Amino acid sequence: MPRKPAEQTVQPDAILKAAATVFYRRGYHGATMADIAAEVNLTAGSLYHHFPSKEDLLCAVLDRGLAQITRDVRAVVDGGAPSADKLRAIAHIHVLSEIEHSNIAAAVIFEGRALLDVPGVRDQYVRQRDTLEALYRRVVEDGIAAGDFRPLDVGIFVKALFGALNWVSLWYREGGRLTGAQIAAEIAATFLAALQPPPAEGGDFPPC
Amino acid sequence: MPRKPAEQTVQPDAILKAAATVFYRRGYHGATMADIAAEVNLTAGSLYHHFPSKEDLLCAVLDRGLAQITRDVRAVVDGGAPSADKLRAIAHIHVLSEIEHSNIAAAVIFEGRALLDVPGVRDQYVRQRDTLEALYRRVVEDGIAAGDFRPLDVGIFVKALFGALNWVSLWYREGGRLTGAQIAAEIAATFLAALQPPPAEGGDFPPC
DNA sequence: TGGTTAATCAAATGTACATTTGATTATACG
DNA sequence: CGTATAATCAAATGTACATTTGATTAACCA
Repeated sequence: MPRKPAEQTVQPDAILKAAATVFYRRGYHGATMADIAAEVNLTAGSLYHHFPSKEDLLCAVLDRGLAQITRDVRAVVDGGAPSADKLRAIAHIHVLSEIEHSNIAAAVIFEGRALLDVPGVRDQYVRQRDTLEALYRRVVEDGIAAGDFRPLDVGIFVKALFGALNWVSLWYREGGRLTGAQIAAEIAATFLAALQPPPAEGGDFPPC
Repeated sequence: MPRKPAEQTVQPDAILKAAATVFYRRGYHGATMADIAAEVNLTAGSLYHHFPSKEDLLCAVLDRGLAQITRDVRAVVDGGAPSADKLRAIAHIHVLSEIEHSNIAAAVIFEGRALLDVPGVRDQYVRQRDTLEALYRRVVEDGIAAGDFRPLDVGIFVKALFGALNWVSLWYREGGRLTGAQIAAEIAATFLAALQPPPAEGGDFPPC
């Protein structure tokens, strides 16, 4: 049974990256199959040998993007570092995912809305996104429980952090004033400052 | 010269509001003229008596949305309140604009990208957006200069604040746990906490 | 009352896709 | 070598719009 074909074959991986880039650049409805195909030197029709439809392509991009960032973030959250370090690491992963990994994460962030019409798919997407958000929330809650962070409305705090991090993909330009790592560090510092507990009263050492 | 026609006439204002809502809901490319028309009980063709094209409609929405929020924010920034109060007021305006004023602001925020192809229009949009961002920046810079806020990277801080505020339109649901005003207050509190200067050393009163 | 015009509609028109179809090429394996 | 198959392409096909067109309606004003 003859099988493997050409060397000039395009990897499905490359198609996903191309699709992510184009979805991010033009939005789901604005992106054409020809745009995506051109990105990997194919014609529009050829894409259908790899994915059954444009919608499936978006689903695959979202699925893979969310899985990737969730995996990386989970590794940090499950580790034993102090909460502040975890938050810094998460910001780093999040920002770098947006600006480096072929914009897959960026497509995830902004094109999820295009799925609002397809209930089955949408639920899957929402579930994955909530999973990711829950990881962020856990870091903050653990930090509060440990006394490293001041108590606050964790729900809003995490949404704000998400927003700040996601927004990076809208304004980041390669070769700008700061690198992705520096941006992540600065954002993490901002949110960590907001989490700083008030100076301890009645601690081990009397204040005066 | 006979003029004014029917009572059943649709105001251009109503069309802009409808367009903003639909653009926000479906994205620029995903929105159809029929969708927008239906929102004000018209047929697609009738919209062309009020706006020359779909693109003009988007421009008008963006222009008006940005002008509105900029006007409101400018009034606060030009006022004499303490910087912290200004920041709280701005957050309030920003969030309420997103979730109340017919989603015009929300459309502004997320559909600006659809204009990336139309250079003339795009520049106008970018200029207006930068104007708004400059107002936010001024509040933070003034606060730092006055010693109310700790010094930090104002560029990143403002982008983070923008992101956190803009993100609200993606997750806010009417009848949720918090009102828009409460959300704005919580976000403002978070960012103000991040701006808090370290306890003064060598102040008027000696520390012990 | 009637002419002028704004506002609307229903029905074209044209185009830009997503998707299909029917070759064509090139590989791997026997 | 030869044949089955993966991967591709160029050229249909069909549809979903944006926009146009040609009435129709109803107000205003003289």
